[in-house]
Amino acid sequence: MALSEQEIVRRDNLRQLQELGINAFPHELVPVTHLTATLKAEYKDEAPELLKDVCIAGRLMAIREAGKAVFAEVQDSSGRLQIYVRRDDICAGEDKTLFDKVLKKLTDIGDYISVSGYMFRTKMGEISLHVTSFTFLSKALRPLPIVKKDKDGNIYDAFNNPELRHRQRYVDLTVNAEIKKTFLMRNKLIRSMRAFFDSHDWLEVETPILHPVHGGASARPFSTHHNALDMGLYLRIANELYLKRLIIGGFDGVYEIGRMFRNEGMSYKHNPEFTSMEIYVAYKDYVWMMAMTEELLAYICTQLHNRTAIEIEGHTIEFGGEYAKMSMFESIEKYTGHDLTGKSEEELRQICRELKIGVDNTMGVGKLVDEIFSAKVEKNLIQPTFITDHPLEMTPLAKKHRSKEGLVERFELFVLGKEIANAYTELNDAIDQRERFEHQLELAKRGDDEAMALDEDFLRAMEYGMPPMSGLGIGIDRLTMLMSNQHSIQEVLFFPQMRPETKNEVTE
RNA sequence: GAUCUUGUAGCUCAGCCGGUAGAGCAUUUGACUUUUAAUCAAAGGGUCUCGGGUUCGAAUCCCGACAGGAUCACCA
Repeated sequence: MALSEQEIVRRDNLRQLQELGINAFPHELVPVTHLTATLKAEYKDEAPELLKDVCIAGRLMAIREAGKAVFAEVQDSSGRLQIYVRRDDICAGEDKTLFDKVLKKLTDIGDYISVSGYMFRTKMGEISLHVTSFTFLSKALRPLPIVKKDKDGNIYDAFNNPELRHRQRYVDLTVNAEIKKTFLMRNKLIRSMRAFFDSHDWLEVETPILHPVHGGASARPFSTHHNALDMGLYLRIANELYLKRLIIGGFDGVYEIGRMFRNEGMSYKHNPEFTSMEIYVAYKDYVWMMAMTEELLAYICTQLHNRTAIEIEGHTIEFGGEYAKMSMFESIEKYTGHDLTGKSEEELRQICRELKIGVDNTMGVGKLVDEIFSAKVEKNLIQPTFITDHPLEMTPLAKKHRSKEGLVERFELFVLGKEIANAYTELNDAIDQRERFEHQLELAKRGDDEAMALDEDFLRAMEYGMPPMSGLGIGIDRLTMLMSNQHSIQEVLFFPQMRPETKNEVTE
C-alpha cells in the first residue's frame, strides 16, 4: 500500500527526530501530575502560583504558531488544555533547535507529548499551561481527521462517516469527544444495575458460553467445534437454562450480565453478539417481578439522569411509579378491535388477512398472535407498559397462567415501541416442561426453524425439584440506547460487527 | 434476505444536462513571542471503490460486484 504524502512526511519527521538523538518512543515513566480537566477546575486567578510545576501528558490535537511562540492543545482522557510555548523559555541558550525544529517542524498533530510548566490565564481569557519543558512520548504515523469547533460550538469538518467511525473507533474516540459519554453511560448503567442486584444479595454468576444444546430462546446459533473432544458446540443464544439449574442447586437469586450470540441478520438494532442481563429469583412470581422491574429502572434512570424520566424523540418517558399493564389480548383488542380470546388457528389466520399481515403455514396460534401484536400494538406503547399473559404456545419455558386457559404468566416491558424486558413466572413442573419441549419439536418439524431444542439435562435437573421462581431478561444494549438517546446499536457498542474491509488498508 | 440510497484528496464535501477534477481544513515552504475554526503569502497532493458496457471521449449514462447507511423482515 503506497503511503500518502502526509504519512511520508511523518515518517520523515520521525527519522529526523532520531537523527537529532531524540527517542520518539521513550520507555521512561511519565511524571504526570494532573489531568487537564483537574487543572482547569482547580485554577484560580488570584492564586496562580498554586499550580506551578505541573505536568500533563496526551495527544497534540491543535497547533497555532505565532512566530517565536506556539499555542497548542493537548488532549488527555479528561479533555483538552491549551499550552503556550515561548521559544526563549524552552531554548535558553543559542541553540534553538528544540523550538524551531523539534516542536515546530517535527511534532505533528496526533503525537503524544508530555509538557510541564505553570498555569496562567491568557489575554483572551483561556486557562493555559505555560510550558517550560516538553518531552516526546510517541509518534503518530497517520494523520488524524481534524475536527474544528468555533467558540459558539459549531463543528466544522466533523469526522462523521459511520463506516470509518465504527471500523476505526480509536479515531472516533480521539476526535469526537462527545461519543465517549455514551460509553461512560453504558458502563454506569451496568454498574448501577449490578449495585441494585447486589443490594438484594442476589449472586452474580458466570455460566458457559459454549453450549452442547442451544436452548432458552428461539434463535439460530453460531456453531463451533471442540478439537480435543471432537464435538460440535454452539455459542449460547441464552443462558436461561443454566441460571435455572443454579436456582435448582439452592441459590435464592442469581443473575448474569453477559454476551449472547445469535446467527441472524444485522441491523441498526441487531448485532450478532449482544449483552443481556438475566436474573432468576426463587419463591417469586411475575407480579412481583413487575414491581422489581419498576424499581430497577427507576433506580438506573436516577443514577444516570438524576431523575426518573428521560427526554427522547419528543417524549418524556417516566420510569418512576407503577407502569401501565395490559394483557396481550387486551392490547390487541384496544388497537385492532379484535378479541382473540379462544380463537382457533384458522380464525386467527383470517384476522391476519383482514389486517393485511403476512402469514405462512408454519405459524401456529402463538406465532400468529405475536404477528398481530408486533404489527399493530407495539409501536403504540410509548410510556413504559407491561404486556402480560402471552399464548402458551410461543412461550415454552413459562408457567401456565393460574386462571386464564391457554395463556402463560409472562410479561414484556415496552418503552417507545420497543421491547426492553421479558419475564415469566418460570415453569417448574418437569412433566409439563417435557410436553412443551415436545410441542416445540413438532413446530420444528412443521418448519419453524426457531423452535426450541429439547434439553435432557435441563429436564433431569427440573425433575430433582425446582422451586417456584420468576425470571427477567433485559437487553443491555437496547436499554443503553434508550437511556443515552441513541438510535443505532452501533453507537452503544465500541466495536460493532462489520463486514471485512476489501481494500488492503490494514495490511502493510 | 428485500427495497431505497451513498462511495471523488488524510477528513468533510462540491462537480453528475458526458469533453480526463475543485473548495475548506490537513500537509509542505515562508512571515509573525498571547493565539484559539489564529492570520497572511505561496506550493504540492486524486487508478473519482472495483470490473464490465455505451461513446470519438465516462467521476458523470447503463449493468454487475464490494462496502456503508436508512427502512422492512426476525429478534434482544
